[in-house]
Amino acid sequence: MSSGVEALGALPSSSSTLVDDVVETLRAQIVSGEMPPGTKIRQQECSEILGVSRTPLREAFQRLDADGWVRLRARQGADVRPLSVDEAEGIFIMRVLYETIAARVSAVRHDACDELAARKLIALAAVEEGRPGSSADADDANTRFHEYVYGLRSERLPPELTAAIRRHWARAMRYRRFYWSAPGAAPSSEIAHREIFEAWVGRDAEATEHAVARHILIALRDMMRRIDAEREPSEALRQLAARHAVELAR
Amino acid sequence: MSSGVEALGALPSSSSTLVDDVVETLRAQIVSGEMPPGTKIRQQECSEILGVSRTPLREAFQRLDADGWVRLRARQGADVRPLSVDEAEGIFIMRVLYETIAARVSAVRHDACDELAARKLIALAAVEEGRPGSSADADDANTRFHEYVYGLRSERLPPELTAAIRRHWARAMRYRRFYWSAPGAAPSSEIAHREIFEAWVGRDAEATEHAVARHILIALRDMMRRIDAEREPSEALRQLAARHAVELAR
DNA sequence: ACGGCAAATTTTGCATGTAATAATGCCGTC
DNA sequence: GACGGCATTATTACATGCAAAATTTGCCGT
Repeated sequence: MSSGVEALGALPSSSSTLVDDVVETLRAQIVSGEMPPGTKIRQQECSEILGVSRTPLREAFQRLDADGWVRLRARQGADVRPLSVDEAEGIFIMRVLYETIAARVSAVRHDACDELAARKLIALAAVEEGRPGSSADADDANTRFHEYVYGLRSERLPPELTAAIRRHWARAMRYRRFYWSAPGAAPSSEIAHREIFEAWVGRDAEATEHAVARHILIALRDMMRRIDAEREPSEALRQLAARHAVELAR
Repeated sequence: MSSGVEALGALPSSSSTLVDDVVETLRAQIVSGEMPPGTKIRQQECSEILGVSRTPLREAFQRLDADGWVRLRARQGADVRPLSVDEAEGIFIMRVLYETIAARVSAVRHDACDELAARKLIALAAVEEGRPGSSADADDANTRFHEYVYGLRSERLPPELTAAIRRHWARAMRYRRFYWSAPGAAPSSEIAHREIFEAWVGRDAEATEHAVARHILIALRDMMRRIDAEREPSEALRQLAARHAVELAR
């Protein structure tokens, strides 16, 4: 930039490179809904707001596109990736693949410390869920509960799997926020969480997997019902349900 | 570039943007082994060879890094991502997650056309496998066989899953090439392929899944034995084996 | 001969400039 | 009043320039 403005606190601490900062900033704004789906991102405008030149911004776009946050079309620039039922299905299917195996590993290997943390968080999540308004705290407790059940901090999983879980969890969050924002409240996950937790505490690998898959698939089903009640689940979804003994129809 | 040289055929048809071309070119060179693991990629040199400026090249780096082809370290540039046993484990674990569900869907839904194609390719792969030298043809037949068994062209799977399968297949290819290049030949996959094919033709979802998982896990086990016989499989690997009734020890 | 330090060189990271392409608005015609 | 073609504007894609950082080289002392 020529002079002045100095990023107005838009960027976090200059950790290592500007590209990383920009990626993190934009990702956070997209997840939070601050930049709604479909928003066109203009290089000049965006670079001025962030206080960086267009070069690192464009590099950030490539990464954000690869991770599914923005959509980059040749000669038409970038926009915040729009939501769609198809994408929702894809994301939730991937989540089942990732999170079932993570939960399975963790079910067999978790220690007393994890158990204590998860137990606290399941209660916290239940309390926060009941409260009106501030869904941010509820989401946070929810996320941290799953972190422990999946053992994401344990270093026991391949880094690529951990990264994929985090990425898709955040991507799914966007759908959560959007589809349950109004007018009816989101359906409660408390029972599903208890189901997962019981199996996990009992170190029952199969039951934990199934409970996790059930949780995710039911959440997707509810979302899809709300958006488009007619829509048929894809074959991949059906097979995933079959694999984990989940009844989609209900 | 100032003038002349004109990319010397290094870049493919200028499809849409230079970034895409560069990504594709470098990816191909990395997969093929033309750029060996660990190769340092200098911006100036590389941009001159490819006949582009450093700007689109650097954008390509971001994408290649996100997809696991190069490693980008702040202020230390890019290198071809080195091979490691840990990464191999991670990649093959992801492959099991992806390819089992794809094969399951395809097992239930494939048509006579797919069956014919797969039947031809399994024979071709077997023939090529026997031949010495030219492993490129063998790899090709192999790849196309799996394409049909997984129904990658059928549009029945979520695009993200299809992309992930292709990406990890190619990433695994790098390990194949490297670890079976010399001196002993790679172990035959013909029996494993037949096993998969039989279950798939019979539309047996469970058996197909298990056969695919077995195929991938055994390939990984053989590779790991060759590299480091002492190494213990990770818990994720063990759980995956348990899920699909695969005996890792043997 | 070897190790540590500093100058020189290379290389990266970021900013800016420029041509080409897509989007926008205007006007005339039907 | 709606529609299509043309000029204008806005925006992207790429090249180049430059300063900071990292790497290499050369030198000196031990």
